[in-house]
Amino acid sequence: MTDEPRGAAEAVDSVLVALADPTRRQLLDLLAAQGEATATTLAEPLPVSRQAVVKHLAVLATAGLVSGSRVGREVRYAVRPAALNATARWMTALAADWDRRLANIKRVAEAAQRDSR
Amino acid sequence: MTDEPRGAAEAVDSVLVALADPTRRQLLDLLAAQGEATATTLAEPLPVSRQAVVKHLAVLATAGLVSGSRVGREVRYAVRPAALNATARWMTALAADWDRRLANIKRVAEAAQRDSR
DNA sequence: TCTATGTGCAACTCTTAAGTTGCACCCGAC
DNA sequence: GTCGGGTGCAACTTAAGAGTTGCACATAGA
Repeated sequence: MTDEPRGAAEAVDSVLVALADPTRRQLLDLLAAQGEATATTLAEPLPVSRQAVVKHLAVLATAGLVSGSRVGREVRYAVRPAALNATARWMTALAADWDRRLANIKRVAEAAQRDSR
Repeated sequence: MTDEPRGAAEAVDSVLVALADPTRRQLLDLLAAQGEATATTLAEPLPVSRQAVVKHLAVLATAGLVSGSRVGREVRYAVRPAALNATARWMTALAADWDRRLANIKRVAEAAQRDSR
């Protein structure tokens, strides 16, 4: 569950939470480098157990950053750029908004200083 | 401490960790809207104590997302767009890298299919 | 000076994320 | 069939983050 399209806010939230963990970022790096990989394979170079990797992959999948598909007895995971793209856009827009507000505040402050002298 | 310029990796990490918490994002929204505010003021509309807000602001400050300056007996915090901008760029670049890799894999797969028939 | 308000520090609770181990199950290969 | 490697599920431990309360300290203003 928790797989139906959520609101943009929840989507961004889940992506940020997913990316906040260094092990998960490392996992994403490995996946991006290999294209496709199983949880067992991914766990090998990492200092954690396969089960830990499985849990991380579940978090990443909930965030829409990866997806897994069963092939025979193994599950192959791959990276999903869409969610990351969306979050990157959200962050860029937020940064622009801050810049805009700060410029505005600066402008108001200067105007006030002009008036006071 | 922890205020000297760190590596890009740690900077991104701290920003992501900071943004992963919804209360901190709300705090950033409030700060961006008001331009400047104290911890006490920021805590009022929020469902948490002033101390909780202070801790969140400390996390945000470590990430470089806000900065506080003492004015008399109060400490005024303001938003700092630079760290957010840097992280947004990092994320955009990462998304582009994923897209590039996926396109590459797709190309290789198609070439292999052509060869096999 | 006295008071009220904002800040800083410390100790504490509570929840949850991260990781572990153990075992049952499934499926491909021999 | 059976054997081995890959998955999935569950229970458990542990560490850290989020929040709280209480109190001491500092400063603007009456």
